[in-house]
Amino acid sequence: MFLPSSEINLPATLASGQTFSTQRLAGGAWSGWIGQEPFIIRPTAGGYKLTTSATAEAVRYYFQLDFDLTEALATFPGDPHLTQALAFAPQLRILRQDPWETLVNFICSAVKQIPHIEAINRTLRERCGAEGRFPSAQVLMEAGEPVLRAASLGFRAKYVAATARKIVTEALDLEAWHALSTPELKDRLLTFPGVGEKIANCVMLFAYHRYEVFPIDVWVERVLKKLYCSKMRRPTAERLRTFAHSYFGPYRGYAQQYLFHWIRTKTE
DNA sequence: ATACAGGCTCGCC
DNA sequence: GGCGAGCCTGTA
Repeated sequence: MFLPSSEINLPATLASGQTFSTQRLAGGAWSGWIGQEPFIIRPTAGGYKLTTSATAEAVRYYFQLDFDLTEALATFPGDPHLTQALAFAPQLRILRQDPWETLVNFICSAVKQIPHIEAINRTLRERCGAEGRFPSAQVLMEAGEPVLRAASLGFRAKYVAATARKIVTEALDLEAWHALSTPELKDRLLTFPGVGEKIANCVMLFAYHRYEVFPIDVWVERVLKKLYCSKMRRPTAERLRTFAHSYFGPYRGYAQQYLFHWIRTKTE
């Protein structure tokens, strides 16, 4: 399967802190997972060649190729910062990842750098998963907190263990949660231990494609404070959130992703 | 070395 | 509802 560069910016998409199971290989290639199916991507003329056991439909869904990105970006305010961020990584897309894996990844993200989160993801796949696949809630529940601690989760181990236990004992179906309204979905995600505002928003954006949520982490907070709200007297989290919601429009989650990637990666 | 990092929870005010 | 401390681990 061919993925044209004009449709999706794979390097930016895969390196923008939304997925932690993708690995950079030699020669500009990547390996990763679409749900339970592995993929390999190799650069070729005008884009990338994708090799996978996933169905074409699953590929389109995962890489969000059925989404009209141009139309979404047209709703953005035309300020210089966002314009720069868009030019920095054109065709950066928000993937549609597995809810359970995304939930675990972001519980593990608390006070962690991206390489650490990737290392944890890899360790869980190697030690608990079958053939490198990401382990289910059932498997991580049975593995328990000691195994998770041994995988360097630290204080996050008890959160992941408790979240897995809650999912199994209450027979929660994270796939079925796609049907929920965004406020209802958020309420349910917030019931998991270790999941607060930021992590719930990331899961909603990266697994449930709710583009109206606007996760504010320390990087985005810096962008807002320095570039957008420098005149605000007391820029509390609540005020920044209110500003972002009204200013960036209905696809503010996408604006967040472009700003995040730009501020973290640009060399000045 | 001692601090500190892409966050949450709890206790305190 | 706002604030600070503590939490594991890895890195500077």
